[in-house]
Amino acid sequence: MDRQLLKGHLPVIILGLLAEEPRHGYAIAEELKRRCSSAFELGEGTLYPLLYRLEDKGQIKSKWVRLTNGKERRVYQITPAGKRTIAAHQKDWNRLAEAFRNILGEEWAKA
Amino acid sequence: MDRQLLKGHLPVIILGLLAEEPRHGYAIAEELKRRCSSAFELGEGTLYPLLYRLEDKGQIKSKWVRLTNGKERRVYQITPAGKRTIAAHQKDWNRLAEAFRNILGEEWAKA
DNA sequence: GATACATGGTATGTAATACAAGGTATTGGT
DNA sequence: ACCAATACCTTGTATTACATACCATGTATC
Repeated sequence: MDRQLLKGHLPVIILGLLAEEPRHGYAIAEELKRRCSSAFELGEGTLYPLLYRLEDKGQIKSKWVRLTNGKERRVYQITPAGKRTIAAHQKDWNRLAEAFRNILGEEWAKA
Repeated sequence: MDRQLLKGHLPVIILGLLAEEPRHGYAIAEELKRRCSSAFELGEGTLYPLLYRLEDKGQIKSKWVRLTNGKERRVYQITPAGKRTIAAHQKDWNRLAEAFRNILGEEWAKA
């Protein structure tokens, strides 16, 4: 699909995954592949910068977690601000959908 | 609303308006204001470059039309490729919506 | 000893939109 | 006759998100 369409929507997909439970980067990528591969997949070079941006904006926070085997990985979790962002996005989505219905007709975006 | 969300969707809004009937730039702007102002408005500096891009890609074509008063204005109309783009976008939109439902739950994006 | 997976990172480019400004021509009000 | 508003088109620069491609490291597996 046209990647341009993802702009602005992609962060919310990530936030949605983190709203379910805290996850580290690789787990996010895997989960995305499992659940959305038909729509899109993300390279690491897309995912990590995205996570940094989200953290910069305070919508997620991360901490390094030491595993039993001594390895570390970075686990992200959503913040209240992140949850508000999801809600706001939902509103925007509906406004967009309404604009499309206005212009392309009622039949549009039924399924 | 977050303008990032419009990326990739905006051209389709324009194409939709031109699918109704050929229009010149200003008329497009007016119609948009009338029908979508709650969602967004476009400055001319956003609209015209958008039209140029669409024409470059062959999704619309334009011609100068001389009015009775001797003035000229540029009228755009959609091409078959443009119509195909609308249809493709519709598919992408539904895929996106499905991804959100997958992740944010069935309740999402109902209206 | 090669290959794959798990996990995190950076650097650079591209393309869509935002914003700001400028320009001409007509119309209408005072 | 003048000013303001509206109709209409154009250009240039900045922002920003995402794509692409690449690197590093360790561990399991064949």
